[in-house]
Amino acid sequence: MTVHNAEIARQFNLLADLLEIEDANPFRVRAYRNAARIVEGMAHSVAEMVERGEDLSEIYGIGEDLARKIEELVKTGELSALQDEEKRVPVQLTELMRIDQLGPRRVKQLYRELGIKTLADLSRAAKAGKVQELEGFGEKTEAKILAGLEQLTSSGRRTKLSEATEIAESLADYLRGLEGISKVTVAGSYRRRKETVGDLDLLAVTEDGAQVMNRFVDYPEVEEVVSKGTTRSTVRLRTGLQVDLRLVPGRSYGAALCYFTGSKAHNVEIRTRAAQRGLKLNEYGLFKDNEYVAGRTEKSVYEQVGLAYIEPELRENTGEVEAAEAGQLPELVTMDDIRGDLHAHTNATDGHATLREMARAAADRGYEYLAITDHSKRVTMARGLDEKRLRKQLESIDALNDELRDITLLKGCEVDILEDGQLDLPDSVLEELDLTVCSVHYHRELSRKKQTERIIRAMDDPCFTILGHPTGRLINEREPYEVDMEALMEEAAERGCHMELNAQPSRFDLIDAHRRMARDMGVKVAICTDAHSTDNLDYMRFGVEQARRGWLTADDIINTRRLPALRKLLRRA
DNA sequence: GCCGTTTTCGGCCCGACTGTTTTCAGTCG
Repeated sequence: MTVHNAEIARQFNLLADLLEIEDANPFRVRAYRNAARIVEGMAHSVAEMVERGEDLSEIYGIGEDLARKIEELVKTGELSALQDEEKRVPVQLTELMRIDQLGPRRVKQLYRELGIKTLADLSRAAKAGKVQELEGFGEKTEAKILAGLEQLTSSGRRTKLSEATEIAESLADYLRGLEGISKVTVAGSYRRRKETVGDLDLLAVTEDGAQVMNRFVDYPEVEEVVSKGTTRSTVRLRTGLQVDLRLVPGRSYGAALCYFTGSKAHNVEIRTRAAQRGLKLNEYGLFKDNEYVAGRTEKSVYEQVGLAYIEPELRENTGEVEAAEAGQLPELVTMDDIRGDLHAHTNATDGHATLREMARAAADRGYEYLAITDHSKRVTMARGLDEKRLRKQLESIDALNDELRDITLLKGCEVDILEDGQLDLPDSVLEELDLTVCSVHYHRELSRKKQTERIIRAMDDPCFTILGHPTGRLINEREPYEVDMEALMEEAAERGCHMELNAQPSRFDLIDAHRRMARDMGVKVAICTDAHSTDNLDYMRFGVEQARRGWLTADDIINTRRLPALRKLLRRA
């Protein structure tokens, strides 16, 4: 049995919750949460590191004690510190903390004084008016708790980046249209381009806070005003998404942008650096003895603490601060670097547009090439192509390439990787293609070992070019299948195979933790939209953003190459 | 519980808003 990084993180976070309710040293709590975040973000399996006898305490943020606890968890599947804590504090109480307005202190008080353990207990007590009688609580708090209970059961899940983008852009446009406001930016995890966002943090410059806040809460999509002040307000939109608007004067804009972009761990790191230099950093600026030093731009803030500017996508405290100090930040890939798309479908299978429409749409986006990669026959739901139909499509592509001057269509296929690792079409036809995107669609349930062997076997086929959506996860819907990604990377590097970073907003796969791994292991990445319509080609933007989160440069991405150079990379040695 | 140009003890980021408070605790980001 393998204990996954996510499981280690879950248990540490749970322990942190329980310790908080117990009123433990807040810095100790932070250490657990910090460790959970570190482990979750690691590309390598911590369990395997333990098996190899590596010293986990060498990881920054994990000391002797936590290293021992991880070891215990990996070897026994259990964490005795957590079990001890569960004897002292009912574990259900951590559920209560998910409710807005309820933190560790109030949860503890509810438990001690009213015996409330579960959401159901809480609902009953609040409806009976028992909660407002407690010291420190009141009528309004009780009402908010009831509203929070309602909210928790109705939504609860994080919003996908693509959905958040539509909502955020309309709202930002609305605010930009208001009088007396300038520079509206959506900060937070949205600006870091995390795959999902919990809420939206908007930041704007204004001299007339009261007026702007009045208009903000008037935004037609606002369902509820959670709080309202002259510098900060919070609303909940009809979609359930919570939005914070923070107003600052112009000279504080950069400092506030740093602060509200986060991540929290990154901020702590930057503020600590500031403190070491005798400076104080808050959302209003960088100060020396209460004297304003910098803050109008983010760049000025980073400069004053001795760092190069750090792109928002990197601000996760996973080494970017050290890299900025050493002048070794990567030059991240941009949309301008992208010269084509290598994974797209047509109406020959489950796409909506014709070959010609897809070609036209790609040319309109300034691309040099577009690979047509319809499904292979095993994917019957999509009416996958057999050998005969694929050959027919290849003829159409030849004809279209003869006709079109401004774009080249590449011949491809999204080939299903069968259960035994064979490719779904014979090499005799695959050899005629420029590339294949080989993907797992069925038998996701195989063991980690078998799944890994299956995919490596597929890579043995000389016609295998790119591994499509390498983990098969769907955000908020489906977990990744079990696979040893490190082994896959190693084999891919050896064979000259590439990894897809699928830009579909539900996929973003390679997932976050594996992108830097690809780079570190010398595997090139193809950012592909997996477009099923002409509009879908615009997902490229999201794919590039996700690549940036993985520290990837133009050189790490194959579809930044001109066509001749790309062709060389597509050919297996 | 972690960490070290404050170096094995004693720090650990900082401020806004709300509600129940007579001066502040709790929560959130």
